[in-house]
Order: sequence, then C-alpha cells, then structure tokens
Amino acid sequence: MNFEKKGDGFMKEKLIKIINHQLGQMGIDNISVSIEIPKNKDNGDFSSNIAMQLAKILQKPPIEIANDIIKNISEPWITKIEIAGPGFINFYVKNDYLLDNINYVIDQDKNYGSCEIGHNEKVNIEFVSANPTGIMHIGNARGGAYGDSLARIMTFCGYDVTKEYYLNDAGNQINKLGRSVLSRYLTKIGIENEFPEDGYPGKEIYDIADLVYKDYQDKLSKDDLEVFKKYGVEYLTNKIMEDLENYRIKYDVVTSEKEIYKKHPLDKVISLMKDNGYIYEKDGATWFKSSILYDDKDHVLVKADGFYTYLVPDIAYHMDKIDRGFKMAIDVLGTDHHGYVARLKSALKAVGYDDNILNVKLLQLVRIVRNGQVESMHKRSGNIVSLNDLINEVGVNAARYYFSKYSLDTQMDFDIELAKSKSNDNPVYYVCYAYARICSILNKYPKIEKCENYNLINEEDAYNVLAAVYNFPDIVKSACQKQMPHVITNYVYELASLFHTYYENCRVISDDDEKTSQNLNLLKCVQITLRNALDLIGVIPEERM
RNA sequence: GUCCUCGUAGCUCAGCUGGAUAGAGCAACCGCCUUCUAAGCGGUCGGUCGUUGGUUCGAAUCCAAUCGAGGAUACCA
Repeated sequence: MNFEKKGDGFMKEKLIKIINHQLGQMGIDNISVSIEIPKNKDNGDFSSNIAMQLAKILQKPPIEIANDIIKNISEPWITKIEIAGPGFINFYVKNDYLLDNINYVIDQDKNYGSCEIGHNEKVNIEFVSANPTGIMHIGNARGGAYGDSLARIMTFCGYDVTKEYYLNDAGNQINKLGRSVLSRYLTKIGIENEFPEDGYPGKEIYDIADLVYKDYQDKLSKDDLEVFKKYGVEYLTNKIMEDLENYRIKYDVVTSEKEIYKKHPLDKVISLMKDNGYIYEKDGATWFKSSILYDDKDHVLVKADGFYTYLVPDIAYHMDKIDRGFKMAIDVLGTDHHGYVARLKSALKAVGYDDNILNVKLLQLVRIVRNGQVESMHKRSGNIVSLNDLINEVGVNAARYYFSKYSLDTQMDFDIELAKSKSNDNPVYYVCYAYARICSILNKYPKIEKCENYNLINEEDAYNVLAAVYNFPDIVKSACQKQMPHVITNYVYELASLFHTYYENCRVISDDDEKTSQNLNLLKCVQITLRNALDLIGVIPEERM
C-alpha cells in the first residue's frame, strides 16, 4: 500500500478524482462532486450523493446512474462500494490511511490541523471593545471567547489576523466617568456633593479617586475634570487589559478613539459624505441619507447643538481600518447593536469605501440567572458579575470552554449558582480528563520512537479514534469558513469520547513491546490533536487531574 | 406598526449551502473499579424538529403564512 502521508482530506480528494474520471467517461464534466463522511458507520467510510444530484439532469433514476458510475471503479484500497438508500454511493476503504496518518500527525505536531486556505490575507477582528467606564463583566466574556477563538482558528488556517480593541476614550461617556470620579474624590476630601445621576456607580470608581488623591491630595477642584477623566480612562483600560489577559486574550492593537480624530477629522468625514450627495440639513441638524442605501431611515450626524453623534467617529474608525489594508474586518457585537450594522455599512458606502469588507457577527446577549431569576446586567453594579470573579470561581478553562460551546445565536442564560456548584459537570473536565489519561501513560515512556508501520493496531475502537484524528484538519477548515468556533468545541468532545471508549476496551501497555510501542504512538497523536484543538478555543489542559 | 434573530427530548444544546433510522450532555433508571486516572465505560427511557401550507424524487434544513420568545427601530453611546 502506498499512501502518501498527507492527512488533509486526502482520501476525499482521491475519491472525488476517481468519480470525476468516471463522470468524464459518461460525458459529464461540469458538476462538483462532494464526498462526505456518513454519520452512521453502516453507510461506509465515505459517501457521495452525486447520483441523486444528477438524476434530474440526466432524467434517469439515481440508482441507475450510481451503477454506471461505480461499475468501472477498481482500486486495491477500496474494499467495497455499495449503492444504498435513494442512491447514495458508499465507499468502504482499507484502514491503512488511518494508520499512515499517525506518523504524519506526530511529524506535524503543533501544526497538525493547520492549513493555508487564508493565503496570508489580512483580517481584522475587533471584539469586546467595552467602554473604559467600568470593569469587565460576564457579558463581555462571550464576545471575548468568540473573537479570540475565531482569531486563533483563522490564524491556524493561514490568515494574517490582527486582534483589535477599540477604546472609546473620548466623548460623553468619558465625561460621565470623569464626573463620577470627581464626585468620589470630593467626598473623600470632605466636600459635600451629589453623585451624578447618570454616573458610574462601580466600586472601582472609589479606587480611582484614591489614586488621584494620592497624587494630588486635596488640591483639585471640579475645574480639573480632565485630570479625573485621564486617571479614570488609564486605570480602567489597564484593568480591562489585565482581566482579558487572565482570560487568555491578548490584543495586537488597541486603537484609541482620540487618535482616530487626528487621522480622520470628523468634519472631513462629513464633507466627504456631502460631496457624495448623502447629506442634508433639517431642523438645525445634519442628516445622513442612509435610507437610500441599506438602512430604512435617515440618521443625524451633527446634532442641532453642534455635537457629533456616535456614528461619526465610528465611520472614521472603520475608514481607518480599511485604510490599513484589511481584506476583511470582522466586528463582534451584541444583538442590541444590530440596527447599527445597516447604518455603518451605508456610511462606508457613502464615503466611497467598500462596505463588503465589514463583516459583523452579532451575538445574543448573556443573561445572568441567579436562583432561577433573570437578573439585569445593566441597572445596578451590584448585580454585575465581573469577569475576574468568574475566572476565580470556575477557572479560565471552564469559562472559555463554556462560552465557546454554543453557537452565537443561542440566547444564553448563565446560571451563576450552577457554574459554581456543579463545575465538575462542565464537559471541559471530560475532555481534559482524556488528555490527562494520555499524559499519565505517555509519561511512563519518556522516549517513544515512531514505528515503521502500525500493523498491530486492529481494534475497531482504535480505528474510530484514528478516524476522528484524521478528520481534524477538515473540522478546522469548516470552523474557519463558517466562522464558528463551537464546531471545534463539539469536535473535541467527540474525540475525547471516542478516546475514553478506546481506553476502556483496549489496553495500551502489554507484554508485547511492538504492540505497546504502536499504541503509544496512537496515544501521542490523540494527545497532539486534543491539545491543538483545545488551544483553538483557549483551553490549556493539565497533564494531571 | 416596521425590521432582525431564534422556537429540535423533561432541561441545556448540536445538526440548517436539502439527503439515509433527527444526535449529544444533564436529569431518571439498570449494570461495570484485583489490571495504564471511575472527573470514566456500557445499557434503558425519552421526539407529530412551534403550527399550517408550498417547492421536490426527498424538508428539522428552502419559501409563505401564523403563533410564541428576545432584540432593533433616539438630535443616547
């Protein structure tokens, strides 16, 4: 048997080639053939529905077509071809390709599963980007896990990814922050004052006031708002970055709103839109004619009081992103921003930029459930669970796994009590346990040599594990193309499950040295696959549990 | 009112560019530790894929209507 050691959808390609050849013989050459791995093993190792797709075109029953396709196929490595159900062609194949994959995985090691489909294309992923007016809370954890995992997956697939945080360090909310700190400061130095009604009530505001006091004692007054703003933004930005780093998120770029003003002065943005004919004046305000683009209504850009609405700096910011040469700019936002997408895309078009570059991922907001009651995240600081508290409570692995488990559009309830009390039921332990079991055995054999061949591995359970390992690169590609990290999370669970079954039924270490050695290499490639897959969702498994 | 997203097992969710008997986990019940980690394994129970129509060889998947949940519809950010 002469299989090239190429674990990258190789068998599928080979089968597609064979089918295409047969179709060519039949005079059909402009149809794309797809090969799938059947969910049910009874339906073969690989399967194609090509005959059914051709039924309409050829005006012939699918089963007849299938017969025509397969009658001349004869390959030594194909053990059986069946036509089943309404016209599926099911291929049964020798297991050698799975065994040959073992050394390939071990050689690839950290790169196993990676690919080059990104062609080094520049991609920007912006996520979290919470305003520096408070600390990170659970609501940010989901977008954080999503954005970071997507970045890891796309990088693994050969994209040139920039992870970006947009820091809103200007504007009204920062004034509010400044006034909140000021109020706490005044109280501290004994000056009676009223806390602003729309101020930020978090306890971190006291800490900032303490810092200001440390540097200035009681020398400041309400005229020094800029100082309070500066301390507030600095302190909270650092705190946010620190919390995110604990959550295993590291940004490549933090873009400051203030800096954007310098690159794209806001009046220039407006005049650009004006030149392109998208601006009109009404009731003393400047309006954007977004309704003639993607939006269903127009929006104000400059208010009657002369201030810009939030949309203008955001347009400038996205212009800047595109200026930097990204072929794709992904924004991860909560569904509460969904109306904003049409606005922003319209605006980019209005300033003459390609709005297709912008790709917005909307995620359902996380609701906090405590004792069966849904709690509001926004109203009172007392209810907000900080990201830091969550990590201290359940650990980073459990948190990252949990938030990577669900697709973006499931409305997610986060049950605090459940997370705390039943953390052992989190499937992350199930997966990590498989990894720990492997390590425990492999650690007994510090030096494992690769084998020439794996002819002694013949258990059904072993083949099942190896088939999942073989499939990993395809899974990564699919997660990347769909931009769905949870595909990886589901995969890793399945791989762990297959391994636990194997472990239960097959002894790895035995008196037969050759067989033991082959088994150890099998373990090694499961270990590599588990580790690589978990890394993509920001989980680092322990060697021991 | 208009627009967007979602309704799959008792619960939490996969599956959705149409494909074979709709899958996991949790919960419930029954088994398995003299052997490499029982945070494990095996088994039983559990479904008119919200409802009704349509498209077709075939629909959880596509289309329309309808009911239900959430969100968006600011001269707030």
